[in-house]
Amino acid sequence: MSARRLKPKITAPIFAALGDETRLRIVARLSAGGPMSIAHLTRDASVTRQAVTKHLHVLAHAGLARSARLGRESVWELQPEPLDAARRCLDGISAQWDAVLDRLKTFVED
Amino acid sequence: MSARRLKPKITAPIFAALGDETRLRIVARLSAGGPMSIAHLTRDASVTRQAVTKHLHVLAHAGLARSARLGRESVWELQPEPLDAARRCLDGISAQWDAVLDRLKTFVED
DNA sequence: GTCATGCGCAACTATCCGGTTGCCTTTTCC
DNA sequence: GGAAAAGGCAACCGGATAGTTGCGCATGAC
Repeated sequence: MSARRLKPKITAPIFAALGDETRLRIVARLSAGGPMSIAHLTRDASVTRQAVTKHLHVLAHAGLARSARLGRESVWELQPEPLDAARRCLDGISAQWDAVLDRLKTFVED
Repeated sequence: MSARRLKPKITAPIFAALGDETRLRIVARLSAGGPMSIAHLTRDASVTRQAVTKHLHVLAHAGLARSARLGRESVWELQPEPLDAARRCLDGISAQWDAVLDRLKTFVED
């Protein structure tokens, strides 16, 4: 099992996008409430609307979110594929680590 | 199902630690090869030993890795709990998002 | 004893990043 | 038509961060 299957170059930007507290809160709100506008996201966000906008663009650049203009507001929704990629990456790491622990254990018992 | 269960304040630093390509490579190597020294990690790391050391300390600060001095070398190993926390966070987001999609679908069909 | 290896510490640099303020355009509502 | 709401664009700031180089200290090999 090669570490190449984890594709760090692809998944690292996804983790980086999730690695900010404000941004992770936005992702959580979008996942819980469904698609919503920037103003609605800003309502209880503790930061400015422009900050929220920047975070949304970061998420979009990582493929995690997507926007559509609807009248005068822009509605943002989550994109599930990158989330799945991140999950697969973590699963791979855990699996490899478990395998290593097993090997070490049997080696010691040997 | 509340978004509070995702605990962004706790999990965001973990994602941030995984959000650097060099660091994610280190995690992948540790998970695939088991505990190893800094020099061994540096061998094919494309950056300096000091850079690797800094990254390891970042991982340690996020609870993802742990070191033990063994003679003149310091051996680093992965810590699985934060990885599991990150996985649970992603699972929660995906589950919430799926639930929202279901609600929207039945709403449209209604 | 001596030399190479492994590592930590400190200083320095360049860049990125999160957040703000200010201003302007578009759309809705009355 | 005019006020207000939603949002884009740009400039700016302070702090974090990824990386380097240089040096000194222990430990293991011979």
